[in-house]
Amino acid sequence: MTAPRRRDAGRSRALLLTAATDLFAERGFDRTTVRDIGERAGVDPALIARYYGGKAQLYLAALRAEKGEEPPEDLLAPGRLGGLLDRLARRGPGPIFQAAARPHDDPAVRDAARAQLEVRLVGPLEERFTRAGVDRPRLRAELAVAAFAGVVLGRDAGAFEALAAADPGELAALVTEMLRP
Amino acid sequence: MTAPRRRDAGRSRALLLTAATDLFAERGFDRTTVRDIGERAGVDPALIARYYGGKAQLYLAALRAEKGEEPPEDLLAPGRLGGLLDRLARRGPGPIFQAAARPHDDPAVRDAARAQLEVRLVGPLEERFTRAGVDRPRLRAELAVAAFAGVVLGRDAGAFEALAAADPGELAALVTEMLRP
DNA sequence: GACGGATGTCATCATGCGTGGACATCATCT
DNA sequence: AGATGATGTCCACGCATGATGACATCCGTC
Repeated sequence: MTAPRRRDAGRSRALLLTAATDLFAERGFDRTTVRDIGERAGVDPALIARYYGGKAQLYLAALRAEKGEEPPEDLLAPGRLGGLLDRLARRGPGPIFQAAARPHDDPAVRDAARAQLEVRLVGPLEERFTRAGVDRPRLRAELAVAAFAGVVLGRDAGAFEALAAADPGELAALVTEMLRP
Repeated sequence: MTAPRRRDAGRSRALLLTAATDLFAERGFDRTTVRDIGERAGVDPALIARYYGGKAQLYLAALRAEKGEEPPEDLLAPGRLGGLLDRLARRGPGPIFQAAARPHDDPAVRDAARAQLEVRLVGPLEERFTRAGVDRPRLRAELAVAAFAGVVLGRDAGAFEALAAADPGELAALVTEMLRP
């Protein structure tokens, strides 16, 4: 059997990636420092530059890694909204929703976040609306996703007391009702 | 007639305040620097500390100054949504909506923003819902405001192409339909 | 016109950030 | 065992930001 190597670049890379994923989801890109990431990962922050090329590229890697985590079912599929709300309440709003509300400085980062938003949320919803024969499916899909992002972010921001305290099931029902065209 | 005084503390204060109001509305608190404010105002940034006590307190002053600008009519009052969307498209999302999506570090700043959100948006809407006999008026009001904030911010963030390009009238109609319980 | 407070200007400090490089330590191969 | 590349540690730089205080300049008053 292979004894656990005390030095393992792959392991360090992975630790940095998961720590970064968590912190970016909780606090967003700007409010997360490479020193924070290193501390949570138990890895020297300088290795971020070495292994990923910098903070921005680590962010991109985290974004892509989250990709396959859940099949891109659309927001109005049964149960999807509740599950998403539940997960986001535990893990924080995540990079994608934050990107929906505030543009990034770095163009590469901004474009990547936009692409994720498209693939995971807007696209599927537009497809549903199109299938249902709804008028202006694209606009309605973007509108719904933006509104949902507002709910998710607002819930986390602490500015809405009742929203944060609401029962997840009831909230999911209300949001579904609101988003349905 | 009074010759324009070359040195006028009141004028400098006012210039700083309006410049800060604009910049905070456009970029938010974090991405606005005191040097930016000073440059736009044509006033030395050091005077921010002198006249307001610091950047955070200038932000508070800007928040309070915006207060009486519009009577707190609720979001679903006829014409209100369209007017608001129009104004926000020109001036940027403003500090209040940004605070709805992202909490501030400074507790004083955060509380002030929350108070504004309550007085100007959530409170009036809750009152309307209560009058209409809607179930869970508080929760529904917070939900609607959060969703609307998402739309406003998303429109400005550049992540939603169709949303940003949508005709204001049509958008207002769609949002009204979405927000109505 | 001289005084003193008000107002403006400038240099500088303290802090936190991302990044890079020098150096140390480990693991593997011969 | 020794050589060599991989991996980890640490320090320090450069930069941006908010804040502060010393100094200069203006203006109303006597």
